Amino acid sequence: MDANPKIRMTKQRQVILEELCKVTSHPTADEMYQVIRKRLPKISLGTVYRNLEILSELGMVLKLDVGGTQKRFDGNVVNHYHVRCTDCGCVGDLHMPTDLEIEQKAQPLTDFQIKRHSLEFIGVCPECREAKSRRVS
Amino acid sequence: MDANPKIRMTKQRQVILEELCKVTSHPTADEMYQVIRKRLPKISLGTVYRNLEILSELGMVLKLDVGGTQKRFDGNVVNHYHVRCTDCGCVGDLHMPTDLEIEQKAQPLTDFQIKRHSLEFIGVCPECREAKSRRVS
DNA sequence: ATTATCATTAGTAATTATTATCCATTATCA
DNA sequence: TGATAATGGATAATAATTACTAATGATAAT
Ligand SMILES: [Mn+2]
Ligand SMILES: [Mn+2]
Ligand SMILES: [Zn+2]
Ligand SMILES: [Zn+2]
Repeated sequence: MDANPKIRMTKQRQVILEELCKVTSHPTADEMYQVIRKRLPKISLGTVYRNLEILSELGMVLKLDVGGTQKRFDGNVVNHYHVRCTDCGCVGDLHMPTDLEIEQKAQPLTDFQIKRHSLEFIGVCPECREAKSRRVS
Repeated sequence: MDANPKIRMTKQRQVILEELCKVTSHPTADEMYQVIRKRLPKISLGTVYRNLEILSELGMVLKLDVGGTQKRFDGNVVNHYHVRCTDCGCVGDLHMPTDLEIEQKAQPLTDFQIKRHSLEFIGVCPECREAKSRRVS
C-alpha cells in the first residue's frame, strides 16, 4: 500500500458512512454489517471492517474503545462522552461539555505526555432497568 | 459450579496474586503467565486466566478494560485512574482523587442509571517519547 | 480509444485473545 | 477412610478482527 493512496468513495464505503451517520446506537462492525446487507446484499464482513477502519483513520467516523469485547463506531465525530449498559452492552451518548481542564490537572501527576482522555459512564439502560423490575415483581 | 464454592488458596492462585501485587505495570494475562512460569514452570495459561478472573470476582484484583485488545490486571484495588501509551500500550497509574461528583453531573443528562465511571488518559510514555526524539535527531 | 496502473472488492484463511471442556489430582469434610 | 467438591493442566473451541488473494472496476497515461 502506498503512503498516500487516492481514496475512492465507493458505493460500499458511502453506504457504510451513510448508515452509520443515520443512527445514534454506536453499532459494532457486525451490527453495521447486518444493516448494510439490506442495501448491499453482496458486501462482505471484511469490507465493513476495512472501511470502518479507513473512515476512522480519515477522521470521518469514531472508533470507540469502550468496555466489552467489541469495538463500536460513531458517526458523530464531535467530542462527547458515552454511557454503557452493564447488562446489554448498549452505548448511549452523554452530551456534557468535555472537560479539557482535567487533562491539565492530570499532567503534573504523570510522566506520560497526555494527549487526550476517554471518559465512559457505566450503568443500566432504561430497557434493562425495566426488565429487571419486571423480574422481581 | 456451586453458587458459593469454597475458595481454596492454592499455590498457583497465591503466586498469581503475589506477583500481580508486586508490580505496578498492569500486566496482561499473558505477561502474568510469562512471569509466573519462572516460579511455577508447569502452570498453564488457562489457569492464569481462570484465577485472574476468580480473583477479580472476589474483588482481590482489578480487571482493567482499558483501550487496546487485551485486558489488563491491577493488584491495587483502591479506586484510581490510568494513563495508557498510544505507542507501546503500556499503562501507568494516575493517582488523582476519583471524581464522584462527575457522576452526579452526568446523571440528569441521561436515562441510564449511572453506577460508576471509567476515566482513562491517553498519551505517550517517557520511553516512547525518548525513542521518538532519537528518531528525528 | 487502448492500455497500464492502482484502489478496492468478495471470499476465505489466519491470527489473537479468551473461554470452555475434560479428566486427573488434591483438598476438605462427614 | 471414603465421599464430595474444588482445582489444575492440557487441549479444543469460540469470537473478534486482520491478512491474503485473485478478480473487478475506476482512473490516468499513451
Ligand atoms: Mn456517540
Ligand atoms: Mn493501577
Ligand atoms: Zn441494557
Ligand atoms: Zn510507550
